Amino acid sequence: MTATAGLTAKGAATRARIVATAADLVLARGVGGTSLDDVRAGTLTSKSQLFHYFPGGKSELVLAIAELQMQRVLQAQQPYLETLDTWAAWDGWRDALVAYYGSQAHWGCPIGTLVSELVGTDPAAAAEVVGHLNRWRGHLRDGLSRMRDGGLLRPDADPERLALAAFASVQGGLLLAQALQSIEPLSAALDAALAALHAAAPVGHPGVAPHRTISG
Amino acid sequence: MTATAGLTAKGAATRARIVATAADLVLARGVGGTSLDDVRAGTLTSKSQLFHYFPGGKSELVLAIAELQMQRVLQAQQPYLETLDTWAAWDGWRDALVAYYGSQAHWGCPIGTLVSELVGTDPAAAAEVVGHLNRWRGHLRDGLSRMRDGGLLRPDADPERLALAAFASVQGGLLLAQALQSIEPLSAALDAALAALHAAAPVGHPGVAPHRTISG
DNA sequence: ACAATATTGGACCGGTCGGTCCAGGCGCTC
DNA sequence: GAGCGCCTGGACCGACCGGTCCAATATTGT
Repeated sequence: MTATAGLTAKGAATRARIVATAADLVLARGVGGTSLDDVRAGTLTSKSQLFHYFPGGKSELVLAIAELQMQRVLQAQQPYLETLDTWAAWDGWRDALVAYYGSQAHWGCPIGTLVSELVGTDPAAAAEVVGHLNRWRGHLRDGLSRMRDGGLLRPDADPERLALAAFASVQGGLLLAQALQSIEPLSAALDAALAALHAAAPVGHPGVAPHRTISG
Repeated sequence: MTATAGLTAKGAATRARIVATAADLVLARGVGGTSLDDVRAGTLTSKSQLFHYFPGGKSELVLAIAELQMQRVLQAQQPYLETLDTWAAWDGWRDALVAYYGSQAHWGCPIGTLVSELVGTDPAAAAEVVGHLNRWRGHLRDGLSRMRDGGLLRPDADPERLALAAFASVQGGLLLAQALQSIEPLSAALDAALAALHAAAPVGHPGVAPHRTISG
């Protein structure tokens, strides 16, 4: 579904190079802090190429960046994300996220920081990025739904609300990771999110004890 | 400690008016999306006044905005924030936060969104805003420390880490609130954060059951 | 080989941005 | 009431930014 129609292999490669480089720049300096000239310089291209591959201008480029980052982050959560219906899967998911973001030079969610910047300046683009966020969040909710149906969560547990909370921990953890320049906030936030999930397990059936939460 | 030296009452009022209006604009459109001309138009002032009251230019204005928003949000958490050493106080704190942000037209943490935008474009300003964040977070940690000393948390609980997680829930909840245009994410995130805190209580002494977490 | 199409380079433009400058108005003090 | 320092208005500037345009070059299909 990516806009790669009518592109030769060379063209597609150039387009990919532009998106990848621009993604790094935006991650480091934000959308507003990254000019098209910066992208041009960083990719050894010319202004016309930017508008050739992204006729919609900066907005379209930002959208492509969001799509790329979304692919990356979803990839990093495989195979746990699709099967978040056991406690073990959630543990694996947690570790995969910490490992992925811990391996990067910059922190801050490439998607989350985007929305807070686009809302109010580019609502159309923001809406599309929010769609990505919802897709991600949907995986969490679906897993929790299956856990509830399978008796791993109490019948009155609300998968939608629990997923919202867990996802908020991810986003907040990454925001603080960016602020404090450390992976620790994400790690702590995820541990707490899992502890909150365990608290929604049936009494006397609490799964594995989330001991990681309380002792650093 | 605010830079109000050598200001007439009239001057101080003008300065305050500028900061208040600029704060709203920045909250709605972000730092990059708010120009000094926007501020000028919104305050019925002139360019020279902006630089008269904020010789450091936009950076200094942003810092003043951050300070104002910090005062506001701390004020909204009174009196719970200073005495977060009982479960009741945490419940009150949760409700105060939801009430405060629910009453606003725009969501998104006025401080949190600032750092993600300033990191990478204005590191000096970002550092100062992070200082505000740490001050806020410190209150949570101090409360948890006292709870542990008082036996309300297990001796091996880590107040620093727990505070980090709870604060991440606040920030993440607000980020999602901004994205989804609803207060629900903040509410869900805070409930989960409290559930995680309860999970660090001594066994057989779990305080009040965090029933709000699982059923919406 | 040759035409159609994809790709590239870079000059150029209008608008906007943060920031400077100076001249005049206002209110306080002695 | 006269001087002095805070306050205000707005023209102005250089830099930068997103975006357009056109000409030139490579690549592909036949």
